[in-house]
Amino acid sequence: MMVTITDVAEKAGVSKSTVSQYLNKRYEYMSAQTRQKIETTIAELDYQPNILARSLKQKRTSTIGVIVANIVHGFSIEICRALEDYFQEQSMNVILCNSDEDMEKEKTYLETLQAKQVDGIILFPTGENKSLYKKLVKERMPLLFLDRKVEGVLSDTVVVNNAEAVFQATEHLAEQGHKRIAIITEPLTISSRIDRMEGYKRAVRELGLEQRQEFMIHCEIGQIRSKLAELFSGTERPTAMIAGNELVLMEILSFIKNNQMPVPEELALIVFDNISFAHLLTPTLTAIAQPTLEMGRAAGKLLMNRITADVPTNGPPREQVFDCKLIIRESSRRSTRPQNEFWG
Amino acid sequence: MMVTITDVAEKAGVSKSTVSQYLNKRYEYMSAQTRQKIETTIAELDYQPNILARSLKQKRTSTIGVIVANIVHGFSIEICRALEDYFQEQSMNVILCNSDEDMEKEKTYLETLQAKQVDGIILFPTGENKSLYKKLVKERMPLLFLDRKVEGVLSDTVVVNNAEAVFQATEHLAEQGHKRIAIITEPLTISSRIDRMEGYKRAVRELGLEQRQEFMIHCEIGQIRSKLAELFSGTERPTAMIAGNELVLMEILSFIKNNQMPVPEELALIVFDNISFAHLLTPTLTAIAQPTLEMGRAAGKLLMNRITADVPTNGPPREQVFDCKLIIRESSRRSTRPQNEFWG
DNA sequence: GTGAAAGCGCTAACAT
DNA sequence: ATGTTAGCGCTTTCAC
Repeated sequence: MMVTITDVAEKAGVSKSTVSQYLNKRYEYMSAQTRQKIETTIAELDYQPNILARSLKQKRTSTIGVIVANIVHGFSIEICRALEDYFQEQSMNVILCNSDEDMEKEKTYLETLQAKQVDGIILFPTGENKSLYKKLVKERMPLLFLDRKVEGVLSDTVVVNNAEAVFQATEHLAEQGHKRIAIITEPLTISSRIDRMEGYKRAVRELGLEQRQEFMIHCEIGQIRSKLAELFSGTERPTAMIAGNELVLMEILSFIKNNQMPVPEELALIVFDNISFAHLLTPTLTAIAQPTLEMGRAAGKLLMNRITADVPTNGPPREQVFDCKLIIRESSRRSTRPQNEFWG
Repeated sequence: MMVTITDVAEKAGVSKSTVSQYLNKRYEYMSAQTRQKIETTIAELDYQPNILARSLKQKRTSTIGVIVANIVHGFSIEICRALEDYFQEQSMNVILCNSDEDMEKEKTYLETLQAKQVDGIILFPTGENKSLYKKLVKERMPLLFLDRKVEGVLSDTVVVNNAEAVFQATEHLAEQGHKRIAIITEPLTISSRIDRMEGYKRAVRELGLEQRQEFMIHCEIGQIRSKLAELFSGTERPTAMIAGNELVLMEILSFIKNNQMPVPEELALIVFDNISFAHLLTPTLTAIAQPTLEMGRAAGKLLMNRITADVPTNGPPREQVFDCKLIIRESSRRSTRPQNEFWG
């Protein structure tokens, strides 16, 4: 059935230890002759070492766990792809998990990953399992938070400057003459959403924009349509809007389409996140792009530092903050829009 | 450091085997008293079994490998999500790999996954490592092909009826009065692309459409633009077009936008794949939707059958074929288009 | 240079 | 009902 190191040793007429040395490329401990002998025997038997057994002994699995909120979102995917690329280069594999922002699922995954002895974990934290995060850190599990910060947990973190990015987006809208700007996000349960809202608030304050409670919407995706209907039924309508992420955008676009609102004439629009089709919409869509590939790589590197102990596992937490890039397209420009009434 | 089953046994004053029985919920082999004792001891010590050690012994890792072409594509993501959901229910974890259609990467991943003793593998095959696929099957590794068939490998397969789906799409275009229909796919290296092209050819034949070599484009993504330029520079232009997948679509949309071609008046368009924003484009986009969630679940189930040996590992291969659904929207309709020159 | 032996943490007969 | 024992396949001292 399965061919083991013992089979190789016997057939090559050497001991298990020598074969093991060979496998670990410690050729200095053997004659060129035995080395040759082992090599051919391995080929003949088509032997492949059992990594499980090795891992048990070495206490390293060359596997890391990645827990995202929901991989179906563009941002998560790009991050996952970057992480997978990076870890492949490092000869590490990635176990992928979707928490769906559910603290129970997150807990189960974290515990399973630990039990499976992964070498490290990258997490889009729900923020609701703080004591578990702390426990993991205490037990020296390399742990890195992505996209969101969690107060009080001494763990590495990679985030973007959410507040600043939204501030700039709002400022851009203000420069286009808008005074009545709305923002919509999912519930303010995680740091990135809170920070985006804060960036908006600061912009409203500092740029002297119209300050209204109704312009700050934070609710579940399913409620967005009705909130929008309400917002636009009144007389105090916003003239511009920021979508807090891709999901929120989809709802807003539906609303706009259903109500035939001219963009940007009646409503200017900016979305937070790299939307793959932003440049194909009519009008094209202004977006706040997160540097997902760089973030993924950075996260991978920080985690690897801890795993290889280049940076002590119990060292102080490191936080890496990336800047976003505002990609200005037609949906936020005051300028007259082109004559195209079709894609083009 | 790490707390083991031995620690629990000692502290609880029982033997390792009893603790092991407890862990495996074989409570009939112990008194309520010892059971209680073990339970509290485990809690006190915050003991967690080392799954690695268990796996080594049991020869099951509760982990499966999924190798997709590129997770960044909508189709792959949805499949991955469905797979992850299904396997979570089965208490299995998923190692995710991106092959980028590169046979070397695919080979490395397949070998690593086998060495890591995964319980099964789901693969979007490049088709170029046939002997390796065969070897895996021979060595009783549960292996399932997704999205593409591979001739001559006795392995379970989940695909859609690509030919039929494209036939129907072409037929729909013909019904709208089109005689000159083009199709663009990536290179015809995998079965799904070949089958889509075949469906087109059959439709052209059977429905008496104009048969021209220039209308059947299959090339790398990077070449699509120039191919399109060529196609539309001539006098024999198509009046309708089918995009072989999401990536192809993006190129076509760019071309259409750059050249301000009215859709569907000058060019009707249908895309193969569930495009998340199809209903938000102007005009809305007709699409051939694959039942990704069902496919993912089906694939998961077929693989689990083999893993649990409900179906013998050496049994005959099973092929599950799903039907696609043509979702007709504005981009393929002859009817006069609505007056909207914005999203709406 | 090479091999013997111990052990990673767990499970699973087999005794008792 | 509980304990003893023998591994799973590999790595790693430590002798020779």
